[in-house]
Amino acid sequence: MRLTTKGRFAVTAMLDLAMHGADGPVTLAGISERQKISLSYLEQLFGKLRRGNLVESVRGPGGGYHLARDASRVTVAEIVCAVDESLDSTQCGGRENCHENHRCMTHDLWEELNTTVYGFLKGITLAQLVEKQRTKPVSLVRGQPRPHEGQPISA
Amino acid sequence: MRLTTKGRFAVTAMLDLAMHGADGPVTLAGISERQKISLSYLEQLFGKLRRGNLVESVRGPGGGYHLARDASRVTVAEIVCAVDESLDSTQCGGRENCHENHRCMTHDLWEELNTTVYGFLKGITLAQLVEKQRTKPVSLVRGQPRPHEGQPISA
DNA sequence: CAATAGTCGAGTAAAATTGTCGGATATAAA
DNA sequence: TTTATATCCGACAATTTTACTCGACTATTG
Repeated sequence: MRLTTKGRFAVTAMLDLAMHGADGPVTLAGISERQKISLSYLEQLFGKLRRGNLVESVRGPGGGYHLARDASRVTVAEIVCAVDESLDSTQCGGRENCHENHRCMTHDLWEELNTTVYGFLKGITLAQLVEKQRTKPVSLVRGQPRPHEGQPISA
Repeated sequence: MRLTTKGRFAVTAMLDLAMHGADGPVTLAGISERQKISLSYLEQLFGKLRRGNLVESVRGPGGGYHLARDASRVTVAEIVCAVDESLDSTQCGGRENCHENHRCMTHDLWEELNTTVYGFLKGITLAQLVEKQRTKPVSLVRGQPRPHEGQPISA
């Protein structure tokens, strides 16, 4: 299963974009600062997001990115697929040459897992994440209802 | 998300074990031949499976491995966890220092994904895989009801 | 024209994964 | 007791993937 930090960063960045996109394009420099993701890396990610038709860009001063459609119509699955290319669990990648040229004994299992994971991520939209973020601004789940008090991590 | 060929091989090997375990211990050499997994690699995997209390070993000639309990009480989730150590999706590994020392905006999302994947894999037992294997010996799912005729893919 | 901001491809360093090797231990059978 | 079978174990090597940088370029604004 391919689900790496790249996919996580992409979702985080898209969430930032959705939350700050009210007044004009959002610059990668801004996302970089707020989310602490390197600018160069963001450029790479947004290249893929743009090619995946999830965001649109505006060049030149005052430019930046905005969502290609409403946040309620962008799913997490789309974001992850756009940057990670695939979240396939089978080793053969859909082909069925896993074991001596025919599908291996566990092929179906991994294929069903794919379906499960994809279904889950497809059921969650950016709008839902934004909403969740607005109602519960910061940490809330695991005990500690402390608001902000973050001790800066070393570097 | 960590779900690699190691986990897939482990499930395949366990399935082989379950299917050939009727008459005494099964040797890794046998599994190696049938499933085309290198013996050395199997040794490594079964070390973990044994420490995870999924299999028991019998040393010496005539020895080998057998399941530690009935196949109906061994889940795929257990197997994958035993060899891959974890199939966590969060980058912080449960800790919540993902973003400047507090949980990142998408933390809950990945945690729910974990739950989903784990729940799926936990719902499937070795016995179910064996059964499926016995009723449908070879390929069947995707269209083509052709028995065997596989065009060898390049290499 | 100068500054801003996206675009692109190549390239690199670190980490993870996959897999091997050599030798040790336990046990059964000859 | 010797020999052959098999598991056991740690260290290590090769490969692949991942994460991330860099430099040069294009478009747009003022």
